[in-house]
Amino acid sequence: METTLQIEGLRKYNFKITPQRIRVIEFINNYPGHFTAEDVYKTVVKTEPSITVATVYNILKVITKSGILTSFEANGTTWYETNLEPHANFVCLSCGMIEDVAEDTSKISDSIASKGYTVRNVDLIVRGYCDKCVRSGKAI
Amino acid sequence: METTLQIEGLRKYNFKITPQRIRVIEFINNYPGHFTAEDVYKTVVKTEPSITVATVYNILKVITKSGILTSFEANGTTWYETNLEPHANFVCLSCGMIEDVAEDTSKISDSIASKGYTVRNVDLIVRGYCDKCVRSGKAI
DNA sequence: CTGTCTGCAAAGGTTTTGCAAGGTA
DNA sequence: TACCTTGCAAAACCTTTGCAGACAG
Repeated sequence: METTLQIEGLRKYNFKITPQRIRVIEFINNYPGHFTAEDVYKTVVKTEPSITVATVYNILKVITKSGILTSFEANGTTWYETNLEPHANFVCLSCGMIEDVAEDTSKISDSIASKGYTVRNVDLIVRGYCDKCVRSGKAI
Repeated sequence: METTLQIEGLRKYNFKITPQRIRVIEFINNYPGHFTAEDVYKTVVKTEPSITVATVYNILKVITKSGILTSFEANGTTWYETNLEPHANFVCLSCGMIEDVAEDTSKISDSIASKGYTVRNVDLIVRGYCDKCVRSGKAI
């Protein structure tokens, strides 16, 4: 992943490049799936011991605005991901697992924009039961 | 709205019919849009003064399972609604307003189910800026 | 009767706040 | 230098928990 490009993304909004922001962007570039603010904090604090959760929350907000990340809410918390392509997020109602599922949402986005809405992003959250929970009888 | 039918819905799961549950169902039947647990509590406590928020949370979970309501998360809280038809929920990034937008999600549901997922429900959450915020320059 | 539900009070988890000090551009 | 960002600590929210007593079926 191109850290430099992402840092440029911050500059567009006049967001300053701080060591903390760089550490968070590095975390993001190395993280494959869905993560929370706490996940970021736990990792970044190892190399940047003075960082606080408040700063992590701040940074995640800023870089989401810069278009580096996208976010959605599920299971009582905000999840971030780097997959900016239109897709669905499947959330297991039993174990809480979240995974990407291919599904083109661009038509939905266009359709809603054509009704006069200013659309910034489309979250398609599909809730149900994952294979593992279905097979172990945890799907109710 | 047919309160009696909804009460029957509870029985299917062997959920008991309590005065508190009836009051909450009555609230739901009179409420047109999207509401939170706190909205329910504030209203129901007027006619059922001993009810607590814990009970309201419990009841909302139970009746959502009974299929009377559907829910999704946005703006840091859980929103409930009685509109069980597939549709999108538009959330304004500036003022937080939430409104239904017609959009058929049943094909998405089928598409994801055909990939082997056990789908229970599809939340289509579209985030952007509402007319009012666009016109007043609050869309960033 | 029996298992479920409620009220209560406390705790848990997530996110935000205000302010002074520090750092970036 | 001027403004933005951070660290800190506390508070604000939202939701869940455990338990004893009450109640529906």
